[in-house]
Amino acid sequence: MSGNESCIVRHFKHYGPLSESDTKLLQALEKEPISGTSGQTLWEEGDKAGEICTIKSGWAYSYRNIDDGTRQVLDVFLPGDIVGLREFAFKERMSGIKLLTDSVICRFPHNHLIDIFRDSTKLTTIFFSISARQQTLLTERLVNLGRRNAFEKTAHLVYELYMRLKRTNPELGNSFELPLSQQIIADALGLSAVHVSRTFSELREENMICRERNHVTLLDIERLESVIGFSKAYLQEQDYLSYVS
Amino acid sequence: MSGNESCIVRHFKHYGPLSESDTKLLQALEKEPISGTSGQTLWEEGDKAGEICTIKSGWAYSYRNIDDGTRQVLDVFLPGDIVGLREFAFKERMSGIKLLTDSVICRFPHNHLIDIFRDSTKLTTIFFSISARQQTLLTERLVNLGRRNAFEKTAHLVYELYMRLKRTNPELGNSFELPLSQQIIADALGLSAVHVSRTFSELREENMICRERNHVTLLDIERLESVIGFSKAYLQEQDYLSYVS
DNA sequence: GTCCACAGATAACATGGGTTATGTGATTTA
DNA sequence: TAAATCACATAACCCATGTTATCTGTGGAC
Repeated sequence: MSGNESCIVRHFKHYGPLSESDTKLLQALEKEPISGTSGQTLWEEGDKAGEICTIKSGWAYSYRNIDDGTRQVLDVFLPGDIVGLREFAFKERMSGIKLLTDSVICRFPHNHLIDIFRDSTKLTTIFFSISARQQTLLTERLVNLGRRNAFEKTAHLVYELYMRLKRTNPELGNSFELPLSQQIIADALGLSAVHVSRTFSELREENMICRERNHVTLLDIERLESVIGFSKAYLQEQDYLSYVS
Repeated sequence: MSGNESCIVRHFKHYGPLSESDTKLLQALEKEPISGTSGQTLWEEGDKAGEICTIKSGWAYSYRNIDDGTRQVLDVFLPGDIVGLREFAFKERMSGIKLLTDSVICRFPHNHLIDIFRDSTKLTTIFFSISARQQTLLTERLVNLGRRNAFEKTAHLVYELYMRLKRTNPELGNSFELPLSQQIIADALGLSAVHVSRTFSELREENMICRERNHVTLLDIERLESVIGFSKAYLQEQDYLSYVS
């Protein structure tokens, strides 16, 4: 397990070194991995909520269906991400989850999370940081939906995913697989699929982003950053673990 | 202190009964209250982040300034709310905070939060629930910005605030003080102030919401709920405290 | 290899909401 | 009391994005 380190452990180590016992506690998060196929529904809005999941491999997204037949995509989840944290306080799922690729998922009941709160201040602090970080991503998306036009929205979405991939894969170049259809991108950005198509054409004409099939290349990262008003602030993460241990 | 129960303790008791010692730990959150006046800036984007705040009394809002001179309002905070939780994982503030009314605020350093993680599984669970609940509110706003028109957006904002007030003030009628200018509402909904004005005119014509000065009256709550596709799901909160204690 | 389903591109047209401008009443300042 | 400021209402005009429709290319099923 040490050579082929678990995805969740790698994710947590991003926040600082872990002790033997913390690593063991954490590895319990990845017991009984189950695999799913692209398009599969993990759960739907209104289902009973009693567990969180870690994504060992693959991509997924969460969404809310709207009465008028449209839907809003709320998050896109990448390998190593934790899914379902925000329903910790609720009895029902507030949003559905579907897989974007074939994936491996590990389920973990809320009660075990509380056991971790009791047993490890360090892991608790990290879980709390992860929840805070998810909030920060959501507020960033709020800005995206509220105050940017289609061009900026689309650039931002691609760039956000790029940065998140790079966080766990520092060696990532300027090009990656993006298993999102234009319809899903539209549902994430509050746009129509037609306009997303127009916008990607424009991004290519401007030599900023080239998307073909499920593969994107960032052609001019500096200009991307200036278009979306990127600030490096939300990379400045805190390190409390020295205080904790 | 027991007759005039602290706001934060009342907020936490919403999640279940607290022991003597937990109540004491919690009351430390409201030491050294400082008062501020309407319009005052508590902190700005980029300031050093090292504490959370509880709002003992008054209203506030958080916002991000956008390069083009506009801004996005991210949250509106009510008495009893906790502010700044999402920067727990970061060194800098991701958004500014301003007071909407004269208020009383209590500051609480992040280190103390970690002390609570170590000392009380119950309070930790509640803090985690609050963070999760804040995430849920954010996703609800994401839906609002992404997939609703101006009429629905405005109805939703007013209704959300109404429900949140009612959560801590169950006796609240169908009318309350709303210290938000149309400009701030516009910045929260991704609209222009002019269109917010148009929309409130429409809401009044439809006999759904009447807003005059800083006072709103909900004229037809049922129709409001149907317009925004309200589901009671996000009131179905979980109760883990029996498991914890 | 043929057929089918689906993702995507593009075009023509419609519209919700932005922008700019002007007016009004309420509140504050002098 | 006069002047200045502010929050809001309303109207005219415009544009970004939605809607509907058609066409193309690709990959899967058989």
